[in-house]
Order: sequence, then structure tokens, then C-alpha cells
Amino acid sequence: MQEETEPASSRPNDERYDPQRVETKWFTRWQADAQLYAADRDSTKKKYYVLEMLPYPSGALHMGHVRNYAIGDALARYMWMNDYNVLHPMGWDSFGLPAENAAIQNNTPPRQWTLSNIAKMKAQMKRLGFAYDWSREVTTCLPDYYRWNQWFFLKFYEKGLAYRKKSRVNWCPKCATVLANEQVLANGCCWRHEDTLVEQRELEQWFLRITKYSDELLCDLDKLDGWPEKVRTMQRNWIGRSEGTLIDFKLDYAENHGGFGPAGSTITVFTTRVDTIFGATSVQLAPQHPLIADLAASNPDLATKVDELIVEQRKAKEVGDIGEIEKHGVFTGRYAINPFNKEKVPIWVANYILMDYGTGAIMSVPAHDERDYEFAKKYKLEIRLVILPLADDPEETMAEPQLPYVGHDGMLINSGPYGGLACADAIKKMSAFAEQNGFGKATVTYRLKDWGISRQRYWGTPIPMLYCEKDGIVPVPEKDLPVILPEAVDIAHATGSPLGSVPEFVNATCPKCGGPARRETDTMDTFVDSSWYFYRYTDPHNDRAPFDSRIAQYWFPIDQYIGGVEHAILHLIYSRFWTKFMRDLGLITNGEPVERLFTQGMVIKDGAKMSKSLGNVVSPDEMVARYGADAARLYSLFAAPPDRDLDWQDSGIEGIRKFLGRIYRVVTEQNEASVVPSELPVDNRRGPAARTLQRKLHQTIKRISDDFNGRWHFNTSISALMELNNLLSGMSQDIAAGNIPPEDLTETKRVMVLLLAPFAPYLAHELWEMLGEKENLLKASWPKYDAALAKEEELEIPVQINGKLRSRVTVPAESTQEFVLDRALADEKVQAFIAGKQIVKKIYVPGKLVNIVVK
RNA sequence: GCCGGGAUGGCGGAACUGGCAGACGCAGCGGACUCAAAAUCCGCCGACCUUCGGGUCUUGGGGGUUCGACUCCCCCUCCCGGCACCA
Repeated sequence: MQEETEPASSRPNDERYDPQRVETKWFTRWQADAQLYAADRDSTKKKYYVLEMLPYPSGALHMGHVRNYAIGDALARYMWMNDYNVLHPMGWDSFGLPAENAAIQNNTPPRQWTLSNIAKMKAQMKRLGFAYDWSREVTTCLPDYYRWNQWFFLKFYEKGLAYRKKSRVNWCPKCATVLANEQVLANGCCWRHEDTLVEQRELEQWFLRITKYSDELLCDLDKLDGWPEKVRTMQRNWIGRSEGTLIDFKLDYAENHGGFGPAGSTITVFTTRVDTIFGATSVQLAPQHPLIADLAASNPDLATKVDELIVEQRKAKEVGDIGEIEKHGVFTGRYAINPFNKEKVPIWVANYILMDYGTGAIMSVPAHDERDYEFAKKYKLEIRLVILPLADDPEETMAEPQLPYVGHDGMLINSGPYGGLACADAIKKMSAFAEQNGFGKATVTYRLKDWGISRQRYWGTPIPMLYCEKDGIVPVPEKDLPVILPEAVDIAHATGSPLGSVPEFVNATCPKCGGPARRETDTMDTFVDSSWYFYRYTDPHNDRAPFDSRIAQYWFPIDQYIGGVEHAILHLIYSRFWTKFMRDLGLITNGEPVERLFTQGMVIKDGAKMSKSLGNVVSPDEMVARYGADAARLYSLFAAPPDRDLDWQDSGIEGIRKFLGRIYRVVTEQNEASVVPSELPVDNRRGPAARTLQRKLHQTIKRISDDFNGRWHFNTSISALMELNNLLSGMSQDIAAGNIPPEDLTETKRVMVLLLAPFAPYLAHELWEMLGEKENLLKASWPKYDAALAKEEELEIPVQINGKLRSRVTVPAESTQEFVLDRALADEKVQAFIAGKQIVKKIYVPGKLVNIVVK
């Protein structure tokens, strides 16, 4: 009596889902249509700019890329289907060191290596079906892009925001060139000469004055509520704003006869706790402090000790535990005068003082600073209590603290006229006093430093500057841009900047005097390229300006930016800086580039980040070949919520591949009713099965739409789609029996395909066509859900007794509290549990549960 | 040390505002189809106890609030990320 459903194996092969066949077919079609994903230049639709961070063209995509782009692509497709004018571009962050390394290793010119990598990766992206507007492709290593880096540099220079300064860099004596920080091994040696210690050298470098925007970069973080709090916190830490006071300690001439001469007569210290200054018992200098060179010149013993301190400090920094370093110091033999109490305090040099923070000098207050305390104990310096904390015990107002006491809830003692003041009050009054008397002032210090953009490398944007003997530093005139990066440069044997060995490049004419001039041979940090590339996408072929302001204004800010959290600081802070600068230039009006930021998690395998050395790398090409692009993409969305790390499992993608096969089968099955449905109108013909299907359909639309508009938990979107598919595939008998109206069946399949489209575009397009749809799926409208249809008619209400689940009752959805409670109490199992007991409380949470409390 | 994030079956994960813990998937087990296998389909699938009705326990650990806690509060452990003698 039971009809056996036809086994799948008897189905002709070509009816089964074959990802290679489907994907090749659509890949070919999409290739032929250059306009497919083009953003409109003029559109009455609302704009939506969705962007994924552009990759470095290393030669092959990895799974992290696939995940990143799968998220962005799903969003772009969803927005298209919601009738937005979508901008979804892609490009290449294609300057940088690996191209030079490859050039040295394989003897391939960096340009050739880079462009061939781009070709490979672009082919991969296309095969994966990502919907990019390739007519807007930006390649940062090409002159039509980097000339605008140079143009911006000239603007920075014009505004006084690009300047030259001596700065310390890593120098390998064997390579005879400068190394990036990443090229210095953990033990402080060169990556190519593992037994050679890297030195620090002073070099003239170009800087961009990002610190001009420190405050704005910090304050505007508060407005970025579409950014993860984590990233905002990281940027706040990075900027590191700190309010404090600068205080000048005069050198004691009586003691310092001669020493400390030309370098100055005062030491300026920065402190956040000027209220503790009466407890200062020494002044501590960073070992690199300029005053020391002066002293050390006449004191070789001191010079040696200071050098040791420098080495200790640098080693600790390289190992990354500067916080753990054993504190060492040396007394200079000299003294300074505390301007508040005119006391003479010894001047020391210590390895825990950093030259690049504050002024490189501190006043040491052992009683109220942990580091100073530790140092003072070690070298037997005086520890003088000047703050008494408020006592816990209200009987006594002040407590004898355990040293060091670093709290702010106290009162000053032993502090002359300031005795009795509260800390906060004292800080204000003492800062004001210092300012009135010309030996200090309240100030704000930042951890953020100006951005050193000079790189002694070949594969980067040439800095458009000239050095003329007569006119000094002269910018290249705008009309002479771009300064083209020459090819055929021997980078393997270069000493210093490779461009320095190219006479045709170096030798130029001074635009001012017409005499000979030398070109700048350093190139720009590649973070310059990525600081503004997303503006170029809006007007990528402009040869008169980096972009047209009006066009950029239409698209900006970026509605959604998606990328790895590893760029939370550098790239995202430089980009914000660049945007503020462009606004001040009048190019744009927005002060921030990115409205909403999403940072996706890493792709890991076997509990570790994928890496060649661990041998746990999963190749996207292999996944596409074995399971298809749709499966690879769908799995990267299904395996974990996008913001969390994703643990790659090969068996998992296999499961997704099976799901795609099931949805293919369910949608394409020609399941006609064997019983002819009656002629009644549809609404009256819908029995319980039809209603169940309809309800599930609308619930699924709601769930997936909510995920797009909210948390982006696409893993649950996809499970919702699986549930719907499971329900429909389990209804074959109802369908055969004519219990599902044919129009419902068609509608369900249609909607399922629409819901699948953002995640698995190849299969969705194929099924869409198979359903007889003529219009491009991208232009189809995202389905709307009907809350009334999604609503359950009957509810199964769990019944708890004293919080423990004991039974369930089924009630109509609109039941009153009274009705539900009566039903629950009448239930047999419930009766058994409450028999002989007293009902204390009856709780009904509408639509959710009943809890009966008994004694 | 400071600031984030996290810990749920054998595994990846779900549970949106305090209301049925374990959706969906993987792996596993049983069955159907097959000469057989693969593929596919159907069923079972947290642990322990069970008289097979069910019962007890269970969301890193300990306490608390509540009729009710994965969810809120306090304390603790471990893992991941960032910052770190920042004066």
C-alpha cells in the first residue's frame, strides 16, 4: 500500500547536481557580460558601497580571503536584490617587499612577478563567482595609481604636513642596507644573516604629521558606532592620550661646572602626577637622552654604562617583554633643582625610561610609583611619602599606606603650601603655578607618533622630491608627475636604496634653478597605497585628479567595510587620517571613510592558523575542483559565525556539498500531484500540510532577512534554509496526495532559490533558470515575509512544576492565560505531580511556557 | 599587569529581550536499495539509572538573585587577541 519513492540512483546522471557542469556554464556566461556587476554612475536608487579589504597579490588566494569575500559578496548580492545601487569593487595592494624577495630568488622582475600573481588571483576570484565590478579594478603598483600617492605627498608637503627628520632604523652591516622591523629576528639578528646583530642607525626619513589629527582621530572614534568596540579600543590605546604636566628642572650650576653645557640648561620631565613632586628624589633620563651624549663625551666610564643600558633596553623590546626588564641605572654625578621646593636631586640614567615617550625624562617619586619604588629600593634612593590615602575606616580619615601608594584618592602632605589638598585639585593648582612662573605647563602627550613613510626599497612609490645643491629640498612640480619607478634595477646587490644605483633616475634637473639635482631614492611605505584606494574605486580612470569630488561624495562613506582584525590599527588609522586630510584639502566633506566595519575571524585548522610550515593549508583551488565554488563559499559561511574563528574541517565541506545536491533535487523534482486537486480556491484548499509548508517558508524568509539586517550570523541563515529544504523533501507523499497546492510548491521553490542566491550564486542561478525564470536573478526582488503567514496556529506549551519540565499541552495560538493554565492543570502528568500538594504560584509566559510552583 | 573576546555532546556550532539546552551540520550506529561497494534515502544519536512509564544529572569551577539562569550579579580557572616600565 505504501508507494515507494523512486530511488535517486535510478535517476539519469544529468539530472543530478554536478557542480563543475553548473559552475562552468555560468562562469562562461558571467565572463561574457562585463556590465553584470557594474555600479551605475547615475542612479535614482539608494547607493550602497560594500568593500572587502584588497589583497596583497602573493600569488594565490587562501581560505581567509575566500571567507572575507564570501561575506562581502553575500551582502552585495543581498543589497542588489533589495534594489540598491551597489558598488562592489576589488583591487590589488601590489607594492611591497615580497616582490623584491621573489625577484632576488627567482630572478624575475618585481613588476612581472606581481602582475602575473594578480592574473592568477583574479582568475581564482572569478572562478569563485565573486561579483566585482572589474571595470574599477585598482592596481596600486601601476603609475596611474601611484602618481596620486605622489600628488598627495606634494599636498602634504605644501601644507607643512610632510617633513624630513633624523630617525633610527634597523641596519644590517652584512646586507649594508636597512631592514624593516619584520626582517629583524626575535634575537635581534638579520633574517638573512642569522649570526649578525642588527644595528640602529640614524637616517633622514620623511614623515607625515598624523599627530596633527591625534585628538580628532581619538574623539571621532566615539562616533563610529558601526565599528566593533574592540577595534575602537585598540585605536584608543594606540593613540594613547595622556594628560599631564611638563616641568623644567634647572641644572645645578654649582655642581655641574662645565658639564651639560651646550645641550641645554634644563631637563624637562613629563608627569601625570605633578601632585607628587614634593616626593621626587631623583630625575631619571632615558639612555638616549641628548644631554647624556654631552656628559659621556668627557666620561668614558659613563659612556660605556649608558651603552649597556641601551643594549638592555633594545633587547627587551625585541623580545617583547620590556615590562619584565630588570631595572638598571647609573648616576651621572650631576644634580638638578626641583622648581617647587628648590631641592637638589641627583640625575640618573635608567634603562626603564623610554626616549620616544613624553620627554625621555621623568621625575622619580618612589613613594607613589611602582617602577620608581623598585628602582629606589635597588639603588637606595630616598623614598618620601607625600600622599596620604583616604582610610577605609571612617574613624580615621587618613591611613598610613603600604608603599608604593599609587592611588589618586588622597591628600597631600609634606608638600609645602599644597599640603592638605586633594590630588586632583593639587594637579590643577600646581600646573597653573608652574605655568605662571615659567617652568612648566599642563600638557597632553600621545603615544601616537608621526608616520615615517620612507622605505629604502625598490618596489614602492618613489617619493617625489629633489635635492638641489643650491635650492635644497625641492618638490617635483605637479606637472612632472608621475615620477616613474624605473625597471631593470639590480636590487639583489644594492647597498641602501636600490634606486640610488640607477643614475638615470637619480640625476635630475632642479625645477627652480635648472641646475643639477638628485632625486630622493627612498620609496613610500605601502600603507600609503591602502590609505585612500577606496576613493579611487569611485572614479578609477581619472587622469586629472585622484578622483572627482562629486562622484566620491555620492558613494562615501563606505557603507560596509569587511576585513581581518589584524588591520585594526595601522591600515584603519592611516585611512582615517588620510580622509581627514583630504577633507581639509576640500576634496571631500566626510570626516570618516567607513560607516560600518566588520572584522571576520581567522580560518584555522587543527587548532592552529593555516600555514605552510604547519602543513595545514587548505587550497581554495582544490576545494573548488572537488566540491565547487558554491560549496567552498557556503561552507566558509556555515561553519561558524563570521566574526569568530572558523575551524576548517574537510568533512564539513563534504556535508555542504551534499546539502547542495539535496536542494538541487528538491527544487528540480517534477513532483506532480497524482491526485488532481479540487477546483476550490487555493486558500480553502490549504490543509495542515500546506499550512505547515507556508508557515515554514515565511519563517525562513524572516530568519534570513533578519540575519542580513542584524547580526550576520549566516551560519544560522543556512541552517534555516536546510530546515526548509528538509521539510519540503519530506513532503513527497503530501505532494503526491495533492495536499500541497501546485502554486504553493512553485512559490516555495522560487523563494528557496532566492534565499540561496547570496550564498551559492552558481547553483541559485542554475535553479532559477530551471524554474523557468527569464530575468537575471540579481535583479529579482528579495522575498518579503508575511508575519501573519509565519505565525503558528497551535502552540505546544511546556509545563514545568517547580521549574522542572513535566509535560506539554497543545493549545490554539490565541489562547488566554486562563485557558492555558486550565489545560495545564488538567493534564494527567501534571495532576500526578501536584497531587496532595499546595499550589503556591502559577506562571504563564505567553506563548512560551507554564510553571506551577507547589509546596 | 591592563583592556577586549571566549569556554555548551565525540566535533563545528544553535538557543535573538531570563522561559523546552543541544537547532542545523559533521562523525558514529542501525536499516532500505545493491550480487557487492560507492552514491542516495529512512531511523537513532549528551551522560547515568530504568520496572521502558519514566527518573536523575548536565552549558569551564564555586557562590548568589529568581517561580525559572547558557543568558543577570560576585569570586575563581583556563584559552585566544591587543596593549604594556607610556611616567
